[in-house]
Amino acid sequence: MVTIDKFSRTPVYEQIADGFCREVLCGLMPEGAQMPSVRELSVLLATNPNTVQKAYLELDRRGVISSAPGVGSFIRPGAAEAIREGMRSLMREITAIARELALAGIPEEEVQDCIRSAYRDPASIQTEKE
Amino acid sequence: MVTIDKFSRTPVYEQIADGFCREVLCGLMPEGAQMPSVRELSVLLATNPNTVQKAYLELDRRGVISSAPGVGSFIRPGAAEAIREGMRSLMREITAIARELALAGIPEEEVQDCIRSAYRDPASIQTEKE
DNA sequence: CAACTGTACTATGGCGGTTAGTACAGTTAT
DNA sequence: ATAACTGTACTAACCGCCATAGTACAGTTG
Repeated sequence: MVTIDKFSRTPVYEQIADGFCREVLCGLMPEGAQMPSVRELSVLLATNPNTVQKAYLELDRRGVISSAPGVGSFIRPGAAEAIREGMRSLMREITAIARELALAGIPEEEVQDCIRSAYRDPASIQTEKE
Repeated sequence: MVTIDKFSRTPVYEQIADGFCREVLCGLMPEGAQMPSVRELSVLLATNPNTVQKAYLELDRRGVISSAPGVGSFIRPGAAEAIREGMRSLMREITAIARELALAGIPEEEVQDCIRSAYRDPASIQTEKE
């Protein structure tokens, strides 16, 4: 299930969107699967319908879901591909941070180890990108 | 020189603090070097004295500078070491992002290449952690 | 028709960042 | 001592983003 960290600096609506992206990538939400309704999810997450709607809008913008009034919101065909494409920006982030670490004199091997450990144990639950 | 990206999501005062940390690591600001005065820097960066002061407070908190009324602010002995120590949090960031990429099915090799390229070309100027 | 769906809109409150202005205290040079 | 600098503290105001609340409308489904 998608969970919300009330104390995270990343907005709730982004946490929701990111959470569903993760579920799509895991196969928990296959193409064509129906999303919970805006109102329903807002109850489940103990948040506001508007916040959920904003999350869905974000997912739509990312090409992950498409919605229709009266019908519902569904995982788009090719959603996983679209998400993967969006992940490229994360690679740019990683590169930027690595440059900082390089400048700071942190040995490259240590940073590579971070990557290795992340890939060795990708299932572990983390606290979002702080 | 420290530069400000007005459109970045990272606060100006953090950009200033990060910028000086970078200069310390580069050797542009050696131990004992005097920082520009709060008012002077606020003019140079076309920002507010309060914002600069907040940046200096942050640098003090990080153990990078120490200030004295009437005298000025100076790079602390061991500043570079303190900065390097603080960099550990960036490694946690990298690990978290790498986990996302792992989950997304991005090949580990591609991410490792990001790190490698960052270390091969650490001098290139980037736009901060977006 | 009733019950659901997404969507739109306004209003409100809170928080953080920034700007603005003023003021005070300590140091340094003249 | 005076003037000109230094850091520091404080209040007030503004803005933008996020979240909440409530209402309303339109489309679909049973």
